[in-house]
Amino acid sequence: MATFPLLPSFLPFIRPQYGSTGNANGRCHDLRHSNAEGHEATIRTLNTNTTHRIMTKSCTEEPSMIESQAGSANWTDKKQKPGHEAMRQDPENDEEEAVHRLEDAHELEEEEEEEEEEEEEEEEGDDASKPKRRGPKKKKMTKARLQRFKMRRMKANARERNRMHGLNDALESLRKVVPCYSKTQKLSKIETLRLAKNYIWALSEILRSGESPDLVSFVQALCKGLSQPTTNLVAGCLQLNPRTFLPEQQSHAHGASVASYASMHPYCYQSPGLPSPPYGAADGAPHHAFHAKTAAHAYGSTLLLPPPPPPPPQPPSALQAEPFYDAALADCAHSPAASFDGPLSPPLSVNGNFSFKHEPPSEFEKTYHAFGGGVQPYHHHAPPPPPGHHHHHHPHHHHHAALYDLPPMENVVPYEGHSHHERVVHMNAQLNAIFHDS
DNA sequence: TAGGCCATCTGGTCCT
DNA sequence: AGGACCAGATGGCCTA
Repeated sequence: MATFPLLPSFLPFIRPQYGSTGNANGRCHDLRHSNAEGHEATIRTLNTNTTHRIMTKSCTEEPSMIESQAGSANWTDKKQKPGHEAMRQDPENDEEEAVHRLEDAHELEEEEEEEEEEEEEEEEGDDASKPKRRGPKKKKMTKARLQRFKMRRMKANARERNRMHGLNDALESLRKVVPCYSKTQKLSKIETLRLAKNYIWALSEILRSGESPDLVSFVQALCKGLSQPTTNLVAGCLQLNPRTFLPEQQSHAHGASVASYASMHPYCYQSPGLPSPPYGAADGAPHHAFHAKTAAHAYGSTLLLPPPPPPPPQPPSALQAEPFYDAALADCAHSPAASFDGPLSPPLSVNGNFSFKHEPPSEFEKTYHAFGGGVQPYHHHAPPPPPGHHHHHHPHHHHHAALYDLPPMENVVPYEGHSHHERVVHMNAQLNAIFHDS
């Protein structure tokens, strides 16, 4: 059985190279978020929603309020901005608008202060003929009060929007550090969280045991609790037929190491009897098969980083496939040219702060261990690349090459002779060295 | 057309 | 008082 040198060296490799449109659930985020049509649609959505709600809700707002509140969805033209950023309201404009409206409201307030008092007096007079109402006096919604209320609501809405945008940004960051990241085929929020949880668990398990699991076990761990489409997606990322790592469909692949399995199954195939999965698998996404061939077959059992593939010709209607380099490397690159917000975690964030507190094994853990028969000692070296293989060091991705094409670690001390703590510290040091290789 | 996913609005609650 | 957080509601988009 081929062994695997160091699990983290293949983890980034499992990032996708597919080019199908839509996300794991069949949606196409980028079509929806990046093009002008989607932008317009979003604007329409927002305005329609807001207007509709205001029109239908039993609130005492005046028609002018309705207009103005619907208008508060003051989307500025963000067609220049790529991606879902285009959907967002410009914070500056938003604030500006809010301030402007606040000023207006303040003026209105001052103008109508007297009017308000008069109205209240009138109210008192009316009450004389009717039974007195108990409890807190319900303030009449004057124009000024209405305006203040509206302003508060608008500001709260803006804050809430920003808050959710921040949340989405964080989620996007998370997408980038879990397997299967693609700008064009995003995991849904819930699936991202699930996959991240599984990923963290799997990695911490690797750290804890100091062993590299076989690919099947690893994928199973990653896909625990994920939807079928996402499972297919992850399988596509890993050039696996989903059938081979579904617990109830265990097959010959059980126990194979990551490397050996990849060499055994250079092509992503689809069993004839298996319904074609909606997304991600070979039948539906030829990119996967292509990728599987180039990655696993051409590079054999070493799972070395293939050279950046030329951009495949795409029909105009199709979304551009997200090249592996663009998706995974450019965003995670240490290259200063890489554009991402803030320092992005390395593909594997190993900072020694993992909690190794062991709870009773969950179903998830049981499954993980159940299929972990083929784990390989952590310190094993990668087998040499196949004859004729030339490792390409792309100039722009020099730093990352080290992530995938690990040099033999001459100074690696076998883990058997170390305590768990020592192993963890040692592993962290190695990983840090790998990730910060320059 | 149903269901999944999403963005947004909204009112309530808690905290500073 | 104002902001953060939350959950419910709503309606659009997309795919099967």
